[in-house]
Amino acid sequence: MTPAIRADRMTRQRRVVLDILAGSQDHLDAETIYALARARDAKISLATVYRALAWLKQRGLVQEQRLGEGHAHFETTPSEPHDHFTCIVCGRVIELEAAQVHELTHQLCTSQGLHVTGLQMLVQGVCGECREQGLGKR
Amino acid sequence: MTPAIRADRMTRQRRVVLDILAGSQDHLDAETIYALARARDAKISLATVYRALAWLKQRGLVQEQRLGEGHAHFETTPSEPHDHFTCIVCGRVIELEAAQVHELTHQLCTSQGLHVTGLQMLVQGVCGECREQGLGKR
DNA sequence: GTCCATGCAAACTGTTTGCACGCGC
DNA sequence: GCGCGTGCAAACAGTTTGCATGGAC
Repeated sequence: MTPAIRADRMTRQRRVVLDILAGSQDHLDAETIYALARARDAKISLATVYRALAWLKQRGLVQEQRLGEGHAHFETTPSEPHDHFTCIVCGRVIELEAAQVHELTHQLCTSQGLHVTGLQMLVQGVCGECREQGLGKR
Repeated sequence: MTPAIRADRMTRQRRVVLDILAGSQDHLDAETIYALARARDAKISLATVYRALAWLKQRGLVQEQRLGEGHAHFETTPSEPHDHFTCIVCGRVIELEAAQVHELTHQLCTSQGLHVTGLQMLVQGVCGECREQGLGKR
């Protein structure tokens, strides 16, 4: 007995997806990851990218973000938790130091008997650069 | 001249959608709103529901929420801003008093030259009831 | 040979759009 | 009659799934 639970494999495709995410500070969407992955492995399929992302996510290696759009973005799990500010003019995503906010929210939830497992803050607005260019005043 | 900007109309369909949202404390998705709307107006179409939601949203009467799922939820614009806690066991959505957290985030962003126009916190976890039932320990 | 992962294409979900009709002013 | 709003169906984007093939042990 003890058939030994066979650990799932870190295959080439999965590694490519992880590498791409690890090597980018951006928050990539599946389509972009797919395009970058094809540059390294012309035969990889979009379905595999999605399956790899799900697998990596399940193992805690990457995180999925919903930045208010219709599709998801992904990033490698950060050591420091952070939140995201999305500029509604240029689309840039800026990371926010989140410890304080998360701490406060945790307290709030715990005091109501809620056990928090995940936390995501989504801020939209106009970034400094776009404000300077007056684009934010349209 | 001064052709007088003709105000768009609050039509029957738009009112039905708004009424449904105003009469529910839940966070309804488009499909549910559509189902409820058909009960009052059998001929209303899903496209109209979406268009009505977009119109109401643009006028600030309703707000769209992304609760981490692939689809959107809607609620009438609350007088007090709040955030949402989604129980990953029973799916219930609990509203969180958000003023403090929003205040803190505003400060954080402003100090970085970011102009905030929208803010949404998304918390996932296990609610008190589900924890009591031990379902959260699975 | 046995699994698990992959590629492909088709299915599916949520949402948007084009177009002709129709109602209110 | 004009213009905006509607209904319908088709298009669309993002994501998931079924199935046969292929690779690692």
